[in-house]
Amino acid sequence: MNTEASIITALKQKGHRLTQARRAVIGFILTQVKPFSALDVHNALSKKGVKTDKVTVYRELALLASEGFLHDVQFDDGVKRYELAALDHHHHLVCIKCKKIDDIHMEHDLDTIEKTIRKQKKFDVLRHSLEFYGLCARCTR
Amino acid sequence: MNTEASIITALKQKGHRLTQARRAVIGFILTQVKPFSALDVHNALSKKGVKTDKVTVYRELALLASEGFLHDVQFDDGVKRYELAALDHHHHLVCIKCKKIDDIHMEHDLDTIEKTIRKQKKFDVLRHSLEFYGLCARCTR
DNA sequence: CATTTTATTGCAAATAATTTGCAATAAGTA
DNA sequence: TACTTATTGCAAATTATTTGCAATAAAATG
Repeated sequence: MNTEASIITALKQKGHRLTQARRAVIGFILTQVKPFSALDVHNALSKKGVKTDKVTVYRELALLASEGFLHDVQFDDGVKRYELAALDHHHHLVCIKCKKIDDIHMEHDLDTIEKTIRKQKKFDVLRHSLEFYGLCARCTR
Repeated sequence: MNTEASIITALKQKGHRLTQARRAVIGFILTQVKPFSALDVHNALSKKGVKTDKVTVYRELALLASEGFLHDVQFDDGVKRYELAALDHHHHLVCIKCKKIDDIHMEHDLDTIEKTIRKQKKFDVLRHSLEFYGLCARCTR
């Protein structure tokens, strides 16, 4: 499990510095359990009174992703989103109406499928993305 | 199975006209078995000597999708792509190196999963997207 | 603690994909 | 053939994201 301290330590070992913006971004993302975009982060920080440029947030998230603390998540709106890498591997239920995101776990099924793909297709699966789009319980009513 | 004629007939019944651009786009997409973007289509038409504006292609694909002849496909590069709706339902193997797209079929597994989601989460799954990212046989070597 | 090094920031500007406004055009109809 | 209006093309606007670069501020060094 990643803490603010452990992430900062890891970054420092790679020669990265602990800046105001970086601390703010790391602090924020650690509270998130749902995917977020750079603009989401920037808005959240703005509301908290933390002033940083959008560009800084974009760069910060890219760094955190490249260092393995964040994973990419892509829904069908073309916006780049991230999610804490420390979260359990899971997939998403995306409500097309209220945009709410729920998670769903199902390691087993996909592991089996990936093995099949490796064998039958000689395709080396490194990761996958699986999203279900539909209506959440509330929006169905 | 959709033919150029059947699509055109269906569109006409909705009050849409058969234009040069429309015929060209429909003709092209019917030959495609892999996902394509608006710019892909525009390039292909340009090479064939069919002159149309990119905007026209964007609008045409949006129309064809809204009329159900195309489905959205989203990879993790943020580009909007489409695929013939008439193709068998399948998923994609995306080589992160050479960008080649291969298909994989596995209705059964996901049907089961969707049923579970409906029951356990009360989430009405309308569609899903599943992509595997990795290295294709050629790029592994 | 002052000084130096350089990672990082912020701003402006560039990209890139896509969308929108609108007048000109052309497909289908009377 | 004339008319109605869906469609086109061009310019311009949008949106998300990236890049260049000089100014700034962490961290290291003396």
